[in-house]
Order: sequence, then structure tokens, then C-alpha cells
Amino acid sequence: MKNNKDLPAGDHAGPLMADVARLAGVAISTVSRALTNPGRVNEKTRARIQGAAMQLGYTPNALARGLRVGKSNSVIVVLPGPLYYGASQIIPQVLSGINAALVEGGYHLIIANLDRGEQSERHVLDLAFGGSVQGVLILSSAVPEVDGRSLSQAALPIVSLLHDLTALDIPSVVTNDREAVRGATAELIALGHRRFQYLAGPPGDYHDVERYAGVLEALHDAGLGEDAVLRSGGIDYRHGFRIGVEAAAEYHGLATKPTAIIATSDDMAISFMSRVHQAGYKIPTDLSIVSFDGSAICDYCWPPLSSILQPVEEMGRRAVSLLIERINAPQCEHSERIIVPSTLVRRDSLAPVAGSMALF
Amino acid sequence: MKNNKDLPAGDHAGPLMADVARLAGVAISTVSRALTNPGRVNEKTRARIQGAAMQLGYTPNALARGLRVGKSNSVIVVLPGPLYYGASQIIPQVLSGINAALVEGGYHLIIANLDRGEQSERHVLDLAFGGSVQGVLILSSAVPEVDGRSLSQAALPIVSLLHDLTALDIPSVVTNDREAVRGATAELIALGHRRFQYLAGPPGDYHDVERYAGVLEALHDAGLGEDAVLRSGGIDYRHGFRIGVEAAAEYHGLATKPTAIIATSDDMAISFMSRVHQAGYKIPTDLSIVSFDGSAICDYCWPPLSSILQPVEEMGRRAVSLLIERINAPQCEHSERIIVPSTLVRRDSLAPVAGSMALF
DNA sequence: TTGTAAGCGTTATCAG
DNA sequence: CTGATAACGCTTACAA
Repeated sequence: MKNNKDLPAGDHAGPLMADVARLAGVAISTVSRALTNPGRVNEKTRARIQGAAMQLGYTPNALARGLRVGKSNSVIVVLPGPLYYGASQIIPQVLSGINAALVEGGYHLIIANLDRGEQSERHVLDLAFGGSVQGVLILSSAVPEVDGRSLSQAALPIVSLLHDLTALDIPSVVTNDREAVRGATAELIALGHRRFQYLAGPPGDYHDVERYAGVLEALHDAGLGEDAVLRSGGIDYRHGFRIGVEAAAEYHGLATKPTAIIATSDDMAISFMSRVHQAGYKIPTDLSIVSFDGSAICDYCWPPLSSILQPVEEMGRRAVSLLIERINAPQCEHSERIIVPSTLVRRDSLAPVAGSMALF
Repeated sequence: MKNNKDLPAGDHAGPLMADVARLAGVAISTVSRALTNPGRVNEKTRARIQGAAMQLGYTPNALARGLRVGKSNSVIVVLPGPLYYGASQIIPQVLSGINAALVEGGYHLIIANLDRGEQSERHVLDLAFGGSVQGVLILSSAVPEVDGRSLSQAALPIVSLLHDLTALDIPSVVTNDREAVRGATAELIALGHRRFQYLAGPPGDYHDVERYAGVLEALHDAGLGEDAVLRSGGIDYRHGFRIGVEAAAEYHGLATKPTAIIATSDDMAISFMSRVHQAGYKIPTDLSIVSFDGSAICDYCWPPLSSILQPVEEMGRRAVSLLIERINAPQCEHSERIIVPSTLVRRDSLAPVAGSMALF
């Protein structure tokens, strides 16, 4: 039996600032000042108010305050989709960096989507347009849009992370996908490898485009043609394990086999290795493998997996400082691209091609 | 050069309901009705208003609305800490289930913490006490508390997930940690194993207490004593890989070796296997291993890892429906415990003890 | 240093 | 069916 049916605020039973004021014997505005701007109030009354607030367990209503001051001190982080993929935990890791930097800067983080369905998209836009947040961090995905509204229309600073959106005039923090893969491929070539299998992400995907371009560039630099590489996979990264399994079957069926695998995620590499082992091949004796992401688990694979390590935490931090900068100085400044380089971590999965007299 | 320095609402430049009203030539209250309660307004005017809103790209201010109605349609999910651990992606997976169920029920999800530091804790409490959310889902951790405030004081429905908090009168959705481990241990015993090494989580941790109890119960049931099991590890689950590495070293140093390993997370099992392999032991010939979590990666381990699979998605869904139930009917109802059973997925890491004439 | 009062953008009540 | 008008809980000129 609720007896507060006439209170619009419903069941939020907590004490109000008015209650604190009454208990402390001061005006409501004094309470406000004491709480948000101590120093502009007599120390003695301040203490009394503080005490009253504690005693009542008072918490200011964030909505009311936000409505009044138009500052939420919150930043919304837009995720690319569900967090669960496989061994590659780029997004969770980058979130770590983001969180640390945000908290350090006095901002709060809000995640309002774990998928990119219509409902979630709408929620994100509502928060952005509704004044609940002061900035947006988009993770490895496109700008949220629904019902003809687009986040880019909101008068909010936006920063993109892991995905280059500078073409849309959104400052972006990315890694050197292309260069890193080119370097790794070049290294394989130097080890004597001449035939490659590339485990791809979805066609057209930013990362896949960049990484594949890296492979081709390295081949080109070495005077090799595109036919030196076989493309496998090509579906969503979240099916990484499946891609690896299928690519392994493909490998097994080939008459002339590649001697080196370039996987675009650790998941792909891990499941590929597993199936190839089961079929009796030896790594790195029969084939070498390099992948992308640098998951913690690479160290515990069989054999330990060479992988291109993305400096995820740092990328997160950089993105946050870029965003905070924009929040404090919204006046234009052309969009910026920050590149944080990834580096190949060499482990046992990498070796000179069998029977080659590689360069050492 | 901003010229709106006198507007408290600051830079939130979006159109207001008043603008829509003006454009549509109606009163502001009519706009409100048309938008939130169509049917109570003439279809013709409704359409005109709708049009005006679209044309202006109007989005209602969530803060103002929330302040007025006290209903945010949002639920806050409290995370136990950073999302990044290792192969075990229980939390991300359970989030998936939560999200799906929440969206289905018309609720929004808000995550406001990626650690359990003071700042984040405060932010969570501010959101809860500040009326920004209508319910709380606590994931595998304790009730947020800071500055003498505790979330449990908020007049909000709370549900705990993965962690039994029924003792605090908080309805909880958990799995059968103890039973599941007891079953797995019993199975190892049936395979002839008599000496075990248990890779533990932090002492006192809910999961570790339950799982270890499961081991002991199984030993007891088989007439074996506590000395049949060696406890290793015992630090935070997020250091799972390290636990496995250290436990492997310990194993290697033992004169009489256990023949079966019971790991309380896949991470521990994976790194343990890796190091034990490097030392030349064969799994499951020399030793069997079972772990907990049922990560996707278990299928791609060497050998494929037997693990206790937690029905995470379902747990998430159950927790949400429990929570929504409470939101709709806040009147007491004693706290409930829902147990969703985990089951052992048997893979190659499990075999009869060497030289045993096990029961088949 | 403190109090009074206006107003943030909505929704809900009440007349018309 | 629609239009004034009073809240919602808080901050902030402005006055005292």
C-alpha cells in the first residue's frame, strides 16, 4: 500500500535537499552551496549541513542537478556489439584504459549498449541528445544512427577509437594495422616463406581492408604477386574460431600448401593451430603462423603464438584525453588522427621455411 | 564565440518542446501528450506535431522527463571490476544475456563502472540514489558501498548474479558451483584418480569456497581424506594464467605427483597445461585435468579441455526477469535463490589414471 | 555569509 | 480535445 500516489517522483523515497536544510536550520540554497561550493559558506554552518546530510543519508538528485547545470560529467562509450568473442579481448582491454583515464579526469563512464540493435541505438541517441552526457567515445564501429537521427548531429564532441573516422571529420585513435601487418609479412618473407594463407575478417571491414593491404604491400615490396596469398575466412570477427577451423580444413585440402599463415585475429590463429595439429602438421616445422591482437593467451598456446600486439590501454587513454580536450574547447579544431603503433611479439610459431637456407 | 553564456543549460543546443509547439502551432502541453500519450490527442494535430518534431530533429530531454516522472526505464549493471581477465569471459557473456533480456523487456542498460574504485563506487551510488535507474543487477561481487552509503539502502530492487547474496536478503541467481565440482571430482575418482591438485581462487571468495567444498565432499564420499588434494594458487581469478604457471612449477617439483588437476578457471588450466607440456608431461596420459567456466576456447586447447560449463546467458536472463518482477511489484516478497546448474563438458583432457584398470 | 526567487525542460492536473 | 499552470529537485543571480 503505497501512500505517495500523488508524488510524481514516485518511489524515490530518499531525503531531499529541503529535508537537509530543515534539519540544519538553514535555507535550501545554503545547503546547495555548502555541498557543491564549500568555501563560499561559513565553515560552521557547512559542518552542520554536512552532518545533517550524512545523518539523513542524503544524495543529490542527479537528474535535477543535470537539468539545471547542463553538465553531467559523464561520457558515453558506444560499443561495437556484444563483448564476447573469443580470446581477443581488445574491446574489454581498451575499456580498461578508457575507464582509468576517464576516472582520472573526473568523468564518469556510461555504457548503454551491448549490441547495435535498434533499441540500443535509440537509447544511445536519447542519452546523447537528451543531455545526459558530455561526450561520446565510439569503439571500433560506425556512428549510431536510427530514425533518421545520427549521433553526429548532436552538439557533442565525438572521438572514434580503433576505427579511422577522420573522413567523417571525427578525430580518431587507431593503430597502424596496415604497417604492422606489412612488417610481419616482410619478416615471414625474410624467413624464406613464399606462399601464404590469409585468414580474413569480413570484406570491407576497416581492419580487414587495412591488414590485407599490408600483406599485399609486403608481397609487392618483395617482388611477389597477389597470387602468393590465399584468402580464407571473410566473415565476422566474432566467428574467429570458426574461421580458423574452416581455414584449417582448406589448408589440409590444398595440393601445394602455404608455408605461412597470417591470421587477422588470435581466435582464428588458435583454432587453426588446433585443427592443423589434429591433422598431424607441426608448427613451426611445417608452417609458421602470425596473428593479430596480442591476447594474453598467446603465451600459453601450442606453440606460443606470435601476434601483433595492440597497445590497447594506451589507445584508450589517448582517446579519452582527446575527448576531454574537445569537451573543454568545443570550438572546431580540425579532426585529428592519432596512430599508436602495434608491434609484433615474436614467439615460437614463427620459423624459417622448412628446408630453406634462410638468411642466417 | 558562444553567445549563449547566460543559458544555464550550456551548450546543449538542441530544439526544445517549446520549439516544436511553436512550429506546430499548439501548446507545449499538447506536444507532450502527442509524444508520450498519442491517442489522447486528435490524430490530425498529432501528425502535425510529429512532423514538426521530425523536422526539427527533436529529442526530449531525458533529464527533465526523468525528473518529472521518476521513471528512467533503465537498470544499472554493477561489474565486479575490469572486464579483462583471460580466456574466461563469464562476465561478458552473462552481460550478453542480461542485455538481450533487458532490451526485450523495454529496459535500458547502464554500466557505470569498470573497476571498483572509490570514484566508480560513488558514481554508481549517485546514479542509484539520484533516481537515474529503476533497478540494480550486481555481478559476482559485493554490494557497492562508499562514504557510509550502501546501495542496499536505496529504495531500489536489487538482484545478485553469480554470487549468492540471499543472506543479505538480496535475491540471487547462481550456479551450482559446489555440486558441479563435486560431480567432476567424483568422476575423476571413478577414473581411478586418487591424488589431486586443486588450483584455487582467492581464499574466502564465494566461488572458491564452494568449489573447494565440492572437492572435499567428493573425496569424503569416496572415503578419501583431505590430504588427497594439494591446494595451489589462491590469488585473484584475474591472475589465472599466473596461477597456472606457478602451479605447474609446483607440480613439476613434487616427488609424488597428483594424477588429476582441478582448476577453478579455464585460464589456470590453460597456462598450467602449457607449462606442463613444456616440461615434457603428457595430458591425459600422465595427468588428467578438469576446469571451470567452459570458455569457447576449451575446444581448441591441446588437448581439448574438459570444463564445467556455466549457462551464463540463461543466468543473465533469469536475473533480469527476477529484477523486472521486483520493479513491477516492489512489495517485499522474501529473497529468492535461483540455481541454474552447470554441467561438465567432457573432452580429451580427461582419462583413466595411468596403469589403472578403471571401471570399464 | 545567507536567504529569496526564478528557472532548467518536462509532465500532470485542471479548466475550458 | 486542447491550453494554462503548477510541480519535479536542484542551482544561481540578486538582495539582504
